[in-house]
Amino acid sequence: MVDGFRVDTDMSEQRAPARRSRGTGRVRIEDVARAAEVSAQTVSRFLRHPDQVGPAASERIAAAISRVGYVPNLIAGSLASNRSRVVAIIVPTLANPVHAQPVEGLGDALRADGYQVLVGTTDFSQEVEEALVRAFVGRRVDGIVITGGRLSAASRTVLKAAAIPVVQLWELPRIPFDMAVGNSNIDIGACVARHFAERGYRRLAVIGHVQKSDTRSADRVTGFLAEAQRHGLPAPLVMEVDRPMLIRDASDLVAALRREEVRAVFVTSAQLSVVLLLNARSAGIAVPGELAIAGLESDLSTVVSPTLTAVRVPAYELGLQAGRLLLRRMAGEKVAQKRIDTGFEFNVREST
Amino acid sequence: MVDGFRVDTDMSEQRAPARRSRGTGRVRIEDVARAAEVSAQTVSRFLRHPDQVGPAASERIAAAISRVGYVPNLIAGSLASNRSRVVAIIVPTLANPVHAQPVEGLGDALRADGYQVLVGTTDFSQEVEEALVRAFVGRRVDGIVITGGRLSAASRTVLKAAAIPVVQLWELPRIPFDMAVGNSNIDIGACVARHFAERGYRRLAVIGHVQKSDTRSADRVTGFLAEAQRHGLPAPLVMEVDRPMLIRDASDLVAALRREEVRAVFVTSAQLSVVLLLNARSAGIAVPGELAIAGLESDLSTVVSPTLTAVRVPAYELGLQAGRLLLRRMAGEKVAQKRIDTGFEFNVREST
DNA sequence: GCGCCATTTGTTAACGCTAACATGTGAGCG
DNA sequence: CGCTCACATGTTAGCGTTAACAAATGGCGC
Repeated sequence: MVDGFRVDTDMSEQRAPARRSRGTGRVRIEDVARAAEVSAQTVSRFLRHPDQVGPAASERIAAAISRVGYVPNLIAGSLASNRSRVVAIIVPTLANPVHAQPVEGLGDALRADGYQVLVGTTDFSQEVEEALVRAFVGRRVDGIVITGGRLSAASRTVLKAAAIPVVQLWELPRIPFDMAVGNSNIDIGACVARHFAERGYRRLAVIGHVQKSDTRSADRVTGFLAEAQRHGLPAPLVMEVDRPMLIRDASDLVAALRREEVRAVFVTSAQLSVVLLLNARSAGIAVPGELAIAGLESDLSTVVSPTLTAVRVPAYELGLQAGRLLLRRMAGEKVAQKRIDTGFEFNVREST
Repeated sequence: MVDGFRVDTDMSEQRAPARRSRGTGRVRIEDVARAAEVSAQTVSRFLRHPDQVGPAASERIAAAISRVGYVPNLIAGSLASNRSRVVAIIVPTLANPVHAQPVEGLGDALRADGYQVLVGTTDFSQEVEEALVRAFVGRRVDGIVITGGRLSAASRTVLKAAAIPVVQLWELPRIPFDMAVGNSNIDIGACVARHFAERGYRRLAVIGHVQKSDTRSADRVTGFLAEAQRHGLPAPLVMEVDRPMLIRDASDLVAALRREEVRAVFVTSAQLSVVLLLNARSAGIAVPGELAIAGLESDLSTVVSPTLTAVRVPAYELGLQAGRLLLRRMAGEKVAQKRIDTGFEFNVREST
C-alpha cells in the first residue's frame, strides 16, 4: 500500500511539461484522495453519500480534507452530475419586504439540503424577466420560482425545454404553468367587504395601488366590489393610486372620501393604509366613528392609534412552501397538489 | 451545403449504443455548430467575443441558435473558463429593506455584464455565515459581498485561499480584509448630537437597537456620546431595545424619557423612531416642544406629523458601489481606493 | 510577386468532478 | 465448503464548454 502510494506520488511529481496547463492551482479532489490513500471516487462518495464509505477510509478522508484545506468545486460537480443544487427566484423588487421575504423563506427551506438561491429583480419589466429566465436556465438551476401568474410565451418555451420544476408565486392561475403558491386576492377583497357589511357600513370605497403588471391589487378590488354587491350595498367608490404615497396625495384622498360621504374604506396596500389613517386623524376625522379604515398588515398596524384592521399575507411562508414543493419535485417525487393556497389572516382592530 | 448538413444529421442519428450515455438530451453547442456549418469553437466565439467572428458565419450562427433553441450551458462554460460570472452576497435578513436593498443594487450593477447574484441570509449567525462562505467559494463565485466588518478566522482562511475579491458592507474597518463600502456610524451619531447641541437641547438621550453581532447601532451611540461630551453637555441617557418594538414598550420608553426630563432623543433605528414619535404624541407630549426626536429614515418619515428629522443611509447605493468595485477587480484592474465612504443624508424636519 | 501580418476558422486537450460499470472482500447459509 | 449477496472501493469515460495552439486566407507595402 505504502509503496503504491509512493509510486503515485512520484507520478504526480513528474508533472509532464505538456504545452498546456490550465489548472487553477487550487486543491482538487485528487489531492485529497492521494493524501488519504484512496481513490478520488471514494472521496466523492464520502462527500455525497457518506454511508457508502467505510469507517477507516472516512476517518482518513476527513483528516485529509481539513489538512489540505479542500473546498469541493461544485461547478465541476454540477456538470458531471447534471444537478446544480441552485434554485432561482425572480421578484419585482427587493425594496418591498413583501417581495423580499419569500426569497428568505425559499432560502430557509432549501439551505438544509445544500441548495443555494440565485435572485433576480425585474422592476416589473417583462423583458427583464425573460432575460432572467434564460440566464437562470443557462445556469442549469434545478428549479425556479417566479413572482406573478403571467409568463411570456418566450419564457414558457425556454422553461418547457429546460424541464425543471417551476413555482408561480402570489397568484393562483386556474391552470398553473407547473405549480403555484399564493392566495386568492379576490377572497381578500371579499373578506373585507363582508366585514364592512356586517358592521353595517353602507357607503364604501376601495383604494387600489396600481403597479405595472401586478394584478394583485386589482383582484382585491374585484373581490371587494363583488361582495359588496352581494350584500346589496351601493356600488363602492373606486380610486387608484399609482405611485408611492406622499402626504399631500393622502390629504386629497381624505378630502375626496369626506366629500363622497364614504363610511368605510379598504386600502389595498400596506403603506397607503397607514398613511391614510394618519392623515385622516390629523384632518380631524374620527376613525372609525366617521370613517372606518381597513388595510394591509405592516409593522405599524398595531402601533398607530387607532390600531389598524388589516389583512396579513404570509409572504415568508409563501417562499417556504415554494421551496418545499421544489424540493419534493427535485427529489423525483410527483406532486399532486399543484396549487397551494396559503390563505391570509384578517386582523380586526380598532380602525373598523 | 444541404448535403453536408444531411450527412451530419444522419451521423447524429447513429447514436452509438455505447454502454454509457450520460447526456442530458439538451441542445448543445455542437448541435448549433452543425446546423450553422461551423466549428463549435466558432459558435463559442460568436457568443463570447462576437467581434472575432466574420459576418457570414455570425449570421448563420445566429439563425441556427434560434432555430434549434440553444441555451448555452454556463456551468460547463464556467468550468472550462474558470469564471462563474456569479457573485454572492451575504446579508443578515431580507425582511429588513435596509439589508435587502444592497442586494438589489448589487444585481443592478452587475446585470449588464452578465453576472448573476447568489444570496444567503445568516439571521445574524456567525456559523451560518461561515457555512455560506464555504458554499459560495465552492461554487467558485467570482466575488463576494459580506455584510458587516467582522469576519471569522475560518472565513478569512477560505476567502484567502479562494483569492477572490471581497467587499465588506456597512462598516469601514481601518484595514479591510480586502475592500469595504459603508459609512461611518460614529459620524452619524456625532452629526445628530451636534444638531441637538446647536438647537440648544441639553438633556439628551439615545435609544439603541441591539441586534446580535450588529455593531452599527452601538457605533452610532458611541459617536453620539462623544460629540455630546465635546459640546460640554451632561452625559446623555442611554437606553437599549433588543426586540421588535411593541406599542407597550414604546409607552414605557416615553414614560422613562419624561421622568428623566429628556429634551431630545436620537433613536438609532427607523421603525423605532416612528413608533416613539407616534407614542409620544398620543401620550400628549409636544414634539418638538417638550421632546425633540431624531431617527432613521423610512417611508413614513415625511408622513407622520410632525415630520421626522432623520438620517438616511444609502442602502441601495452601497450595493451598487460594491458591485462596481467587484466589476473592476474581476476585470483585472487594481483598485487603489479600498474603502468607500458613501456618507449619509441628515434631513432636518419638524420633529427637532 | 513576395513576405508579413491581421483576421477568421479549426483542432485538441483540458476544466474537476461523478455516473456507470467492474472488482474485491467477507459474512451468512445450507 | 462453495455459493450467494451485500458492501466497500477502484477504473473508465464522459458532462459541455473554452484556452491554447495551429492553420488557412487575403490585403498591403515595396
